Amino acid sequence: MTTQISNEDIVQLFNNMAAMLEIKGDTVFKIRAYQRAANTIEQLSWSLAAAAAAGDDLKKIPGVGKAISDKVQEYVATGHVAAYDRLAEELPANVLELLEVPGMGPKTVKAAVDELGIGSVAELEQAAVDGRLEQLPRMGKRSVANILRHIQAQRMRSDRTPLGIASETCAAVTGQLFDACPGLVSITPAGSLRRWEETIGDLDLIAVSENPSETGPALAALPSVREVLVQGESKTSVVVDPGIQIDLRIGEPNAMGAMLQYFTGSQQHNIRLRDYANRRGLSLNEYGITVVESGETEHFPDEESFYGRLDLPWIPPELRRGADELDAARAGDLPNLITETDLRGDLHLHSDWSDGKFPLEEMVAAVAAMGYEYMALTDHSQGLGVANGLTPDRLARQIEILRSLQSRYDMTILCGSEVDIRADGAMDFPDDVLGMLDWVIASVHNAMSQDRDTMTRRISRAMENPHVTVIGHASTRLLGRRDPVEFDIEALLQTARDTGTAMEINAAPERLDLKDTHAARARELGVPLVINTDSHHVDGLTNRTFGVAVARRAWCGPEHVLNTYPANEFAGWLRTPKGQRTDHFAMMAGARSAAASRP
DNA sequence: GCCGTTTTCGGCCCGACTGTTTTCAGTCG
Repeated sequence: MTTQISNEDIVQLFNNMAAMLEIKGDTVFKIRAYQRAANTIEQLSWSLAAAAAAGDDLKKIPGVGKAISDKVQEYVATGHVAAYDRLAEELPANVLELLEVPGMGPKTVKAAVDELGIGSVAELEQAAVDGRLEQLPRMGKRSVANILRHIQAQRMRSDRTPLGIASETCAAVTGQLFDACPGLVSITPAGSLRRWEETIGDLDLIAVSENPSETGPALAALPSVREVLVQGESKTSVVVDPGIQIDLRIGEPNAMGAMLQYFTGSQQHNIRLRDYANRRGLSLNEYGITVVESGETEHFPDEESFYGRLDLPWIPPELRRGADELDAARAGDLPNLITETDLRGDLHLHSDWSDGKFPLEEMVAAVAAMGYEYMALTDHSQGLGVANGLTPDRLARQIEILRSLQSRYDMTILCGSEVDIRADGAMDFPDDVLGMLDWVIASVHNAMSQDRDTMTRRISRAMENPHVTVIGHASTRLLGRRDPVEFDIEALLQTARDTGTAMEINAAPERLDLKDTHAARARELGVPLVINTDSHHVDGLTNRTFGVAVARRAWCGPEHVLNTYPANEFAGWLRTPKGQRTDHFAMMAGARSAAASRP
């Protein structure tokens, strides 16, 4: 097997090389080249190691030239990169953790290593306490105190916050700021939250106010603020209670285009956009666009006019990742992304018959109130004891009740189940029970530590079951709490395609599973995606927005997502024998795209 | 180290804030 080296491994290798070169004081452009390559590789939907082993030309990847291509080849062939090993030998083993301490940049780390022999955060803390750190150039009492404080704060804070929690914090802080600031006109989230990254580093907020000078101090004075990091005229940074850093900027309403664009990022997107602008004699900053020759700065009220000045269409934030989006925008090839209102059904829902919080009838009524054309109720199967999974007898009773509810609704109610995939890949219900169901989600809920090959075979076997409609939350990850299971995603998605099995994008914000790159690969292979909320509570239904965001980050249009199709077309797919569903879906998607492109 | 609608060589994004300094280097995003 040549696919054992993951894209993540390669990303980490190049990011580490960039960090080590930074500490060594190498040219920033070489460092940036490694960072850019890592950023691009991180977003590939396919295995770089497999492509390298197959002899593909890696230099066709933007930002990958001969040197980086050679290093990937070397890594895949030998498991090592000599240039990396040489760098690692020259620096202390744990030097990279020093860069993680706020206030410790490459120059200070280098000085700490060279002058004081510091090689870890523990040694840094010791040097801060015993006064040696203060001896370094440009180090005073305040800097040392800040570093010490950050080391201690870092022990209690996780590095990145799951999207769902960041989203709640954003709403709470925004509400408190409106209460505290009478002059506040608007607060807009930017940064990774606006790009719907699965985890958020800092929360970036842009405020417009009739009384700008009150906004920063008001943020610093909120009761949930644990620490004030920066307080200047146009920028305030604080840490609020769950341990999330908030950066607040004050914007001018007539120049919000540049401000929003600048702080939405991503960093790599902005670097590339400014490079593109420079070639056209324009310089970008957070206030506007400056014509270099005349020195005149133009202002833009919104992002559409800002991108428009660069002869580009507005690029959705989810796509601003510094990969292909600029090229696609220039060529007029940006995708027509799916939106929330494209969804016509929710097909993964629990009631209090298993581990949901609401009775069947209330759950169905809540789904109908969303305006959906169809739904599937999918309580757990018997094997999941902790979730009060249904026995075949209880399932049969539930089906009777659901069928009797149907007459009250225009919405089609599908009788479904979320059935455990047992450790050996067998389904938790026998085929005759599965045969009673309209919609079968197959999910892994136990034996999650199986090795990669076993897990891949296990899920593949479930896909081969003719009754299984869709694989639920394939990786079983819980962001910040549980790592994904190991599997060969390429093999799984190919099996999905070959067996006519759909793949779920689970919209629960702690899951986001499939993740964006895997969803993108499913799209490329023509595997139908299904966006489900997996709601255990009526309030969960609005989580669909998170699932839609994953699909958007995967460059999906509505045609790639099964539950955007009208009820009759969706039912047509479901009636199609499983082995023919992939082809049938391709036909549906083709007709949809053709209709969409008709004038 | 990468790259090309002026370039295969000579460029490479941009500004706020802090703390240590007497004019700015370093960090951060």
